[in-house]
Amino acid sequence: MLDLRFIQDHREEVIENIRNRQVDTDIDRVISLYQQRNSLIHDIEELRSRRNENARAMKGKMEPDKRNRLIEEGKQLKESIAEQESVLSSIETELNEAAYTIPNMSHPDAPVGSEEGDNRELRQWGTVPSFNFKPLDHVELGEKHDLIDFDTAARVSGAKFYYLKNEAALLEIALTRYAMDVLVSHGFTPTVTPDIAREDILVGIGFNPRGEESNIYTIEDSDNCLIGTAEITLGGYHAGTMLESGRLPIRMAGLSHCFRREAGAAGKYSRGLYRVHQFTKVEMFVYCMPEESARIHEELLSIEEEIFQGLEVPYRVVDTCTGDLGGPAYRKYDLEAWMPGRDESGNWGEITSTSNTTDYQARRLGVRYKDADGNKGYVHMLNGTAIAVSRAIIAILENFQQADGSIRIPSKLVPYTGFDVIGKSGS
RNA sequence: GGAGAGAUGACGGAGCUGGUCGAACGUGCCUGACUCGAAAUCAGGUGUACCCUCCGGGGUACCGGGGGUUCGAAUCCCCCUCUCUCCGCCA
Repeated sequence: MLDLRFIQDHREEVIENIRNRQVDTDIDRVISLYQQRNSLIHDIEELRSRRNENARAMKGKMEPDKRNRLIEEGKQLKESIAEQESVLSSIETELNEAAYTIPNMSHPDAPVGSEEGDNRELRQWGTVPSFNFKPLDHVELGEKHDLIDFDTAARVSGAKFYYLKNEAALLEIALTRYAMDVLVSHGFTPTVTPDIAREDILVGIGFNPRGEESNIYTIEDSDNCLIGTAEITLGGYHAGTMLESGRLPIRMAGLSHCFRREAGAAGKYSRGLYRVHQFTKVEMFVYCMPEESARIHEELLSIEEEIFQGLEVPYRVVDTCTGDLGGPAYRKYDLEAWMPGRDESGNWGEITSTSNTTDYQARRLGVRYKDADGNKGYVHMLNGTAIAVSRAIIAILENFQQADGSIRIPSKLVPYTGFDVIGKSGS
């Protein structure tokens, strides 16, 4: 969430940002609730001060008359405090909910726009393959080589689940280990995170665990959710703590499963592995000092590029427009891989995403820093995808299919897979 | 899953027959004295957040979290979470 005083003092800027982000929210209500809250707190503190004074006055021995008078006064104070407190608590609930709908501010260079077409392409890498045969999409390739089984998964688990089999199963393991090795070489701490997190952590990160439009599975009779990304468990790792600035930046590489409800997400781009209920992902997460976050954001992007260059997958880099940023991101870059099976003759499809959330998540999660001079503030938090396995598999299968129907494995990955081709010699 | 014990400041650890408790004592840390310097010793200081301020200071909250009892709660009651020990089960 944004700092409430910032919202109050920078009303015009926040309003413009909300407009750029295509969010429908009432900032004046937030400001008014904030001011009501502050004045109530002031009144309550004054009443409490009088209550404490009253209690102190009653410590020693005294005549029953005087004592009874003080007790009477104390009772009245207690009553009015309770009254005011209940008003305060309902105002704070409203304020919290209202403030939550205000998105982070946006980087001045982020393209202003409302839909995917307004995203700005920064550059392309690699060569989009041209085939002298009719390329198959990953669903067909998966079936042909007995790699992916959607039908059985549908019976056992439901739609949009899948079994990875044979080389595809090994490919998942190879991809995660490959990504981990790259991250370790960049100073990240390899981490396997829980796949479940508490609701308040989800909310702190900026996810909405409840409601119709939620993409999150919640666990019945608990305040637990299946995580949609390790961003949740990595960002929650230091929730409610004060980090010495000397320890920053903290870089974590988290391996987890990701679960997404994807309710109502059917459509042409939901075929196959592209949009599924469960997938495996290696996520980068960084806690840093505010002045470092812009630089580290570029660093995360370059690591994502390194990973996909190593995989020889052609991609383009996109600077996400304001309307597509989501609540917490100040700026967001996506890598879109070339997917030959997409649309009639191939198209770009998102494979990674890296966000600088500045202090937006840190404020609600209570992650602060203290520097050598004792100055304190909220850390900046960043996240980025190293490998989302299901989508990486799409890119590999579709880009590296060959005229004989086999699929080449990029050489950097071969040490991890143990094979350099899928489906050679008519298998 | 069953039985029990516990959660206090940077750490250890009192308090827990309700008021003198933001909290003893010890360690650590900071400042000063002693010293050529250090160690040891001695003296003083040392939490966080928010609010007000005539900038001297003043107020409120915080003893795992939430609720209750009371004029007054770290202290009493209830619920939750977590940790530890024992038993059961299991990878």
